[in-house]
Amino acid sequence: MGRKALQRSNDMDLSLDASDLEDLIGYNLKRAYVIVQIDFRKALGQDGMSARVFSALSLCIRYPNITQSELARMMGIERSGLVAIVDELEAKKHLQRAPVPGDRRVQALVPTEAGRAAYDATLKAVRAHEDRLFEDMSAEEKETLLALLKKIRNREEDA
Amino acid sequence: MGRKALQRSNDMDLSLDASDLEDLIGYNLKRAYVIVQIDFRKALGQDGMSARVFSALSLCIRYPNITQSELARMMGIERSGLVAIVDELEAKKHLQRAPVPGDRRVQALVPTEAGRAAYDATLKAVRAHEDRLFEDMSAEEKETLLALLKKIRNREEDA
DNA sequence: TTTAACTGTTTACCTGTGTAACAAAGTTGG
DNA sequence: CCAACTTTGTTACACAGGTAAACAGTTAAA
Repeated sequence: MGRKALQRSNDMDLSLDASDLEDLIGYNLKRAYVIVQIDFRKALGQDGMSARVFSALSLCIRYPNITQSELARMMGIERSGLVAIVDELEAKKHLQRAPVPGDRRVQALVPTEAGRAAYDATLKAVRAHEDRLFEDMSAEEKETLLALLKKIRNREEDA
Repeated sequence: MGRKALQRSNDMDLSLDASDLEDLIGYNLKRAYVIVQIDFRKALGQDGMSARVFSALSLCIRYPNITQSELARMMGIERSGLVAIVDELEAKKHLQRAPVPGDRRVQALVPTEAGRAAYDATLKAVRAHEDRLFEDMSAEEKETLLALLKKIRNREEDA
């Protein structure tokens, strides 16, 4: 270490480093999110899927023939933002924009076999990444965390 | 509502909408983070501080005379990224870059009185925003959530 | 003294997002 | 049937937040 670790000046109070930020859920949520997101990228490697592409592919497989508008709504982003994501997945032959008989505006998103295979492999890698990153948390702790995060997510409906 | 809610085709399995994503901590973390971040902005208004500026100011007040490198390290961002943040705070007269006697490279960040006042007001607004957004969580739940998020944050040290 | 390291800064870039406009297609009310 | 509205996918653009690389000035180490 190069310098004085912190140089907190004379008026260092005794409250053991407590910053206001440390008590804020939003601050801790962001810091935790950044750590997980960086590890996700590192785990999936240089040419792995981004988290959002992975999510999109996952939902396309879970709900085949979903439309882009529906998918965007599910992912909580704008339709316009989805275009690039679907473009990327289509370019990699992971899915296909297929015309829908009844409605010529929409294009159903149908995953290819290669898409399903790529998804399975990626899901495995993602689960390994989470298992490793959260190895110091018990199964119960992870369950609790998931439940609490979902509780926050429930606030989305009421705009 | 306009259309079929979801158009999940014939092969709708009975697992009650469970998507792989819903079990992933990373996915839930991101969705929750986005909700909180949007509410933060809305709560602080058009010309309120961004979260990162608020964090920077908070740490400058908690650790007066901190340097930019130290602050960047604390915030988990690069030095270069901090320049704009400090520029903004200095432009608003919330803090000052002050020369340090022993080392002509560094500039100590010292909050002004106006900066402290603005911070107090903003902190109050931020706490109100969190109280309202998390009103359906008990104090114990919030404590648990904070503890679990900090547990994730602890993984940052080991790069 | 030469070499290495650190600080703040600029610049260029990338990712993920939103907003606004648009044409094409569908829907609805008279 | 027609006019008015709505929806879909798409583009163009802007912006926030962040990284990486280079730089000059300064300090520390060999």
